[in-house]
Amino acid sequence: MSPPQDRGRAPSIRDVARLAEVSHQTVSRVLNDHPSIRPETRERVLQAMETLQYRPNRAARTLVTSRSNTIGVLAALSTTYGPATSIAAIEDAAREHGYHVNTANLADTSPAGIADAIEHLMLQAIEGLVVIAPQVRVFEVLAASSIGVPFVSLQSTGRRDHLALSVDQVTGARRATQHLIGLGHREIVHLAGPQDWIEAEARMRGFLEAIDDAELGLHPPILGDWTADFGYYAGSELVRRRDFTAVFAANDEMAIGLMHAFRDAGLDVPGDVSVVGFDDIPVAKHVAPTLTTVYQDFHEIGRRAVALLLNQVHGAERIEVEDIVPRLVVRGSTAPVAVRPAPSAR
Amino acid sequence: MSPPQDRGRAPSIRDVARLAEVSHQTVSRVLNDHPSIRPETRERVLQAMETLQYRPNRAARTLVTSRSNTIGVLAALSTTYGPATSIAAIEDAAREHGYHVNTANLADTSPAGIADAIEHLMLQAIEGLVVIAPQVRVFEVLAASSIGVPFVSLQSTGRRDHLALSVDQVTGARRATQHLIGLGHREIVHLAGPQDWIEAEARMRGFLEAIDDAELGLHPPILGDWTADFGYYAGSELVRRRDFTAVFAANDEMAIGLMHAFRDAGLDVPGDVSVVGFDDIPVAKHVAPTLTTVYQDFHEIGRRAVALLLNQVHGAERIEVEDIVPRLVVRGSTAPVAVRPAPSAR
DNA sequence: GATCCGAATGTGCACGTTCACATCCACTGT
DNA sequence: ACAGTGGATGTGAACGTGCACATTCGGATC
Repeated sequence: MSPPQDRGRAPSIRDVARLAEVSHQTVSRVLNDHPSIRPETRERVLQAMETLQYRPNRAARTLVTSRSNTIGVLAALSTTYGPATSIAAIEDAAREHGYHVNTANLADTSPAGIADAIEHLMLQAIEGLVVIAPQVRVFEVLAASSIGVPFVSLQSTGRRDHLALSVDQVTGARRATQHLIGLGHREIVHLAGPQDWIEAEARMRGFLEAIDDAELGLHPPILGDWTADFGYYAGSELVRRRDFTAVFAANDEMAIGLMHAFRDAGLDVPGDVSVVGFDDIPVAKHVAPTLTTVYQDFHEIGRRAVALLLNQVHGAERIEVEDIVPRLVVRGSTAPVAVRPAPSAR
Repeated sequence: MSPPQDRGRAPSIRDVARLAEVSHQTVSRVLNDHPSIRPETRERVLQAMETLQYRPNRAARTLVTSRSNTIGVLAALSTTYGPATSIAAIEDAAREHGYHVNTANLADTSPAGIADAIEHLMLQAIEGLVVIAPQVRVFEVLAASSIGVPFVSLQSTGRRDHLALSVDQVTGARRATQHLIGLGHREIVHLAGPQDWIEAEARMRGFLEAIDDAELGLHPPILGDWTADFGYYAGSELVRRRDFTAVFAANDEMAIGLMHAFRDAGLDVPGDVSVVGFDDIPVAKHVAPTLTTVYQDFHEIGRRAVALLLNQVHGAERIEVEDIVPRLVVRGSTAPVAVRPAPSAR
């Protein structure tokens, strides 16, 4: 009943062996599910482990096998819903596979900051890396520092030096834009993400393709920074021009800021202006008006990233990953274009 | 110019020693900034490291020093803004101190799920633990599994077996409620968080204290789950009663869902009902109406948690941490109570 | 000039685990 | 009866690092 006296040192495999009256190697075999071990021996060993409160020492195991059972996550903007959800999914999936996750945040996106984060992760002897900071720069730095472990990007980057999930952001963005076009909008502005983000670029491309297909005139996209505050700022600038009837924002936060600015300027959404977002964050369906957006399954993305990465780590043959296609969710922020000029029709 | 031929094994301290023509111990001393090493020797060693692209093997170091330089984070609801921000701050701060962070997500909050997550972290030989899952249960399981490393909670739990930051949620909630009372509201409902969350409990206590101080009648609080969807559901139920003029929601997401339900029911916020949230998530200032809420500095909370924990890990004397007091941010979702009955005054 | 001192460096072992190889034993086939 | 087989277990080395302890050496002290 009384806890075993600990002499300041955690019990090792040899302590267990002594108690179970076997060799340390037998204990190791029990730990690693070696096939040829007699059930009753195994039982005895397990018993001894229980008694001693034995926990395997990962450092020792890693040292000898040179497998750390750890994957790294390099994340930017991890405080926002999308990345945070994917990170959580990655952790869950990794845990299921017996892997640990080590996250490094990209506080600033300067090459030095990126290199620092990567260096930090490499010190940890990770076996693979998931990159949730899909900025072009990050991949350049990664390529330059030849980290020597496989890595996977959550978005297709076009590069050949790593694995990539293919979430078809282009199609998602195109559908969003086509939705607006289908409602009769012909003057559509795109509030894009930062230019060096792969996602931002893909969404803009989808937008441009749709505009092009419909042979509409192109309004120069506004380059934002993903934040609601920027959305508000961009909206304030836009209302001065009033030469558009719809805006496609590259994410929901910016869309929400945008709608705020329109509201402040006395513009009705969707009466005067339609707005579409991207991501479908949990509040999107509750804001006023409810936000038409493009749903992304961040959880599934995280899971697949881990599957892909571990597959590569274990040297298995390349598995095929089907595209994840985001889904348009139509809500209250979009409506057929009003007979113009309609601003006073409110 | 050509990369050094690697024989499939990473260079060790001994390889560096050979190249620099010193003993492996000298290399070790350079690595650990030992004082008595001749500058020119150090230079030679550093040179050799550079040439070989040497990286210290953390597993070996951990094995011999039994210090893993890793802290664990046990997080629930890590996809939402508050926890995600704190986690990011924890990572940044830990990195500054040369520590790695290992996160385990609490997918489900059953005792088994909790124990599983803790077990997973313990396998990693963490030196300390930050708990961002301030549910009573979690601390019970932690106490029961006697993990043997110090841990810190982001909220004061009242327990004595660990460190705790004291974010004064009670005061924050009280101020929010007093704000409503100051506006003349006398029938205030509290939409609370899950009962077993320490934060939820503290916020409810602040609410109750304020109600009590003002000698107002008490509406039974509604127990929610933090989500905007629940907020909407609760709001739909509430509009049937119409026996209140203000609601204090335990977080912003629920408040936003709540406002959605009120809007759908034709109730004006803040004309008919005032709403206050908690946390000040980034979209709070952009929703319609802009949300009065209580600001929490999640980043600072994360930083302090790491400072506190590492201080404890290194066995220093207990440092004093001053309270973090959340700040009320008044926006457009609260207004003086209307002369009742006012529902038709819209 | 013998002695002592501290700075600079080297030697061997220990950390806890797995791997390669060896050993023991019961059973099989001839 | 004997070699052969394979299951169950044991033995010793190795992984890469830091620690305790030894050694060397130049200069200060008397």
